[in-house]
Amino acid sequence: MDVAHSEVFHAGTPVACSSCQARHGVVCGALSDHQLKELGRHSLRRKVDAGAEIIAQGAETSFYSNIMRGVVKLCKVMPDGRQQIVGLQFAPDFVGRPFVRESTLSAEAATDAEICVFPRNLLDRMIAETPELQRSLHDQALNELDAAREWMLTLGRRTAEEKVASLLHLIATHAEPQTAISADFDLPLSRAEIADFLGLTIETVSRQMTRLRKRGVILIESSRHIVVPDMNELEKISA
Amino acid sequence: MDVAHSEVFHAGTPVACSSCQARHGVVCGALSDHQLKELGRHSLRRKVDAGAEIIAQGAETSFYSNIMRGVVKLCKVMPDGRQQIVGLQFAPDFVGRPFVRESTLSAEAATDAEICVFPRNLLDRMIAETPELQRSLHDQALNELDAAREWMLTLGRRTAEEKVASLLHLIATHAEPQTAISADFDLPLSRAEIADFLGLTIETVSRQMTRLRKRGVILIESSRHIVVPDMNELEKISA
DNA sequence: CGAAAGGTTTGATCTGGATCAAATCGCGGC
DNA sequence: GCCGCGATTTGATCCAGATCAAACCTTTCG
Repeated sequence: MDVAHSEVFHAGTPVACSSCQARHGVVCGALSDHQLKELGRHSLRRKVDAGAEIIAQGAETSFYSNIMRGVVKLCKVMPDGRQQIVGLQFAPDFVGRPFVRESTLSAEAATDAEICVFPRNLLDRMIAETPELQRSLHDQALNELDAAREWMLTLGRRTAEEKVASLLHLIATHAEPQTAISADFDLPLSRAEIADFLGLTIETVSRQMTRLRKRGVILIESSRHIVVPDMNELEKISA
Repeated sequence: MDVAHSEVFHAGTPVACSSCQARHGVVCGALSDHQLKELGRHSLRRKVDAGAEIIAQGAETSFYSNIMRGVVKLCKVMPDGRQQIVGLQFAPDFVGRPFVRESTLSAEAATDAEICVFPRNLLDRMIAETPELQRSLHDQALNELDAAREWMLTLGRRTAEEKVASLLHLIATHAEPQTAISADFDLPLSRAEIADFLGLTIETVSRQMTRLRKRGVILIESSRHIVVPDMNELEKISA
């Protein structure tokens, strides 16, 4: 049993599905009442601090989870320490890799987060028994694949300025409270994490952010809080 | 009806599944005899020349296909013409994007290829009716997602030399005839396509290839034919 | 409050890969 | 066999983003 797993089953609280954020999410939205009850009996809600690892790269995964609150980053690290963030997940996404025992990436809480953890074996059985659940997870996988490929275009072909604008656009789009044209949100990532998502250095990220600020495209209320007066402008810059 | 679609149904030949390369592939391997027969009745085998488009970016997709022979590249292009290859697919992979009407990328034959084309509606129905098929496509989607994320690491964090070595390793690994340590294969991509896969320019690709040749890591028998005497060496360089 | 420690910004300089330019190769057509 | 044309290689130069270095904020904690 890996460390994270044992932590989970000491730190969790019992699950109440009825008022849950993820009740109609990818996993739970596809289950019958009976299945939901069974899954609930074996699930625990758990708080994870920003920076805490949920799944370690290379580790065997004995559980899956749903994100209830917060942002989770998916990372790959090379033996020499170079690092790339390969995805961000938001509530109520499902976190895990069905059909494969060993994770090829790590999942870490980017912000303080809450997750609902359940045993891998149980969900695997439910996937096999429930076409609707398989379909729902298949759908999430395909959406993540589209997002990954879109990001490959960003990594391979966009300039530093376009990359930073793309990231701000991505996050603004996933942060809830926004009007049609303006947005106002907290960055779930530090400058170092942004650099690791964009394939840049922190210095370049910082410089591009101040350039966008000086041009009036964004306001930096604090290093973690951004206001975008005109999302169309931002989108135009991200090309 | 889009152009590619109408072409398909004029250029194809009837399908004989029994001797098919993809009989046990992602789609057909998951079907009952009866379903296979039905799918076969509505499928056509089609030859596509290198460079021909199978699905256009932004187009509505009215069909899916299986790759029987050859290599297919998945591309994204930006309005200003910048281009990124976001995936390579080999026989007997499935090509298509279930659950979504409009393709966010284009699929083009990288080499002369043969594909087996079938109507979208029919396969969508079979997916809904056949958990085993859903599972099989889900599995392919997750494998493609893993590959996409691995490539994000390459695009974001590897040097030009490591990128080229990674590409050669990827292709060598998917080309069949190889001993344990050496490999000998045709490149399915031009220098320009390699550049678009790696987020580099053709000049840089060319220079890195000659560097690898001068170091004895590869032999360039012709611009499209490569020999790798020691795959471990190549893998080490790709980091 | 003041000191220590991260995280972030800003500045100066360097460099890997891009860009611009020109051979050279390879191949199909005549 | 020779010509023409696209693909590839090679060379010279440039520049976007990396690296090295040094402030400058925040937050925390004694």
